[in-house]
Amino acid sequence: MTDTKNRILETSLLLFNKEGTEAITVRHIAKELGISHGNLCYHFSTTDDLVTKLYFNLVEELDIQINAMQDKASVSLIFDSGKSLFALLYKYRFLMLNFVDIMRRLPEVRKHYQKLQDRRKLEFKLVFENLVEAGLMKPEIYPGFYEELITNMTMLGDAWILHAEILYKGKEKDKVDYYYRVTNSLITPMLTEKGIKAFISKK
Amino acid sequence: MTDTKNRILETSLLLFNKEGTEAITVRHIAKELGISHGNLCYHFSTTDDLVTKLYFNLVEELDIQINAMQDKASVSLIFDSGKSLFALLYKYRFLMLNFVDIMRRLPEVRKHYQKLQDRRKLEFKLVFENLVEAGLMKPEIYPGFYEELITNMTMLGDAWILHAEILYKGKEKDKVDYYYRVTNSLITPMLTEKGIKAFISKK
DNA sequence: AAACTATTAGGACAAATGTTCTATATTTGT
DNA sequence: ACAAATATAGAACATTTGTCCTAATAGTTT
Repeated sequence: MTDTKNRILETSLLLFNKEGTEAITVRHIAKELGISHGNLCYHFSTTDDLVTKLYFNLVEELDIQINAMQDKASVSLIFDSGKSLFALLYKYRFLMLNFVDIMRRLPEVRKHYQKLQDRRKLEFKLVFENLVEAGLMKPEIYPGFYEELITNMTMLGDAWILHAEILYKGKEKDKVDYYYRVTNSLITPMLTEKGIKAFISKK
Repeated sequence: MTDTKNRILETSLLLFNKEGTEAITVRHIAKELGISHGNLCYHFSTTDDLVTKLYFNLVEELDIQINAMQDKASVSLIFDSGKSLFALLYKYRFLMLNFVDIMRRLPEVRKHYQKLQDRRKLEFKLVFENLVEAGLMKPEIYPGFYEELITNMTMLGDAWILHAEILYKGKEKDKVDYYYRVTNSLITPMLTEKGIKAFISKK
């Protein structure tokens, strides 16, 4: 990967996050970088190419972090790792801010994302089962409850970024932590005494 | 309001929901309606005007439904009314599907939405306090827990529409009910025995 | 050094879009 | 019935955008 390619991707990420994919064209990015739009199109012919590339960059970074997580596998470290996943999503927040437009325009990205979410759901299910067995989480209130909880968590896992963009009132530097704490409160009612101690100790 | 104005709004809603505000222009809407784009611009000069008008139409319809709710105020009827609020949001789903773009482009809409959410939060707080007093909900697990739960609920109140657009796998006719049920499971762990009976009887 | 490849700048052009305008047609009030 | 307001069609124009093309430059290989 040449230096120019990387600089294009960096600047694209910056501009997409700030103004959204719909507002940014190859000419904007080229101007911001101080290169010709012809040159930019030589590397990435459309903004869709850039979006796709950035999406798969995120996926790659996510994979690295998640693999690092699985080595640890202790409750306390799940908490910290979750926070860094949130930070990573925030780094690529334009993907969520323009979520539907991107998914509608780019079938390749959409299909990958759909599969990713299916996998995420299964992983969550396993984690929850383990936590229940370990006596850290209570059993389901009714059959299918944890399935629903997981759906809510995956929805919130993306939605907090939209909320943060339009409604967040605190300081920028506290943003990611704030939403991580808030969305985590989804699980709190389902923790046992033992579970509360194991998690809360980390906060 | 003339008939043409209404027909324009209807068709705009249809097209916005189907293809998103970014993809639709005044010319598309005019063509779909079989009128000239010049005529359409006579009534609404830009698509932003249409989006703004449709947003405030939603707000108006929401107000009517919420006022109707407050007359009743029983637990069982809150449940049904909530479902029709979900259906109403779904009717205007493009507002959520293109949420960030719209909020960034239209300061008038953004400011109104921000105030609306603040109000929604306060109302939820009151409802929860009443439910705790009535012995239907448990007291907070820790100070600020219900505040966090409410934030999660307001996030999900909008986010389910995005999820539904990209990841929902069931039948179209069950969609709204499905998400209403799933997002409601956020409250279930915090209901008392009495509360469960009061709510579940309605499902 | 010469030939070749990769990179860069910038022009050209068609298509789409927002916006404004002009000229008819239609409706309404009196 | 007729004047005034309202509604409609369609042309016109500047901008923006994607896309393609050409020519020049830098870098690499042999």
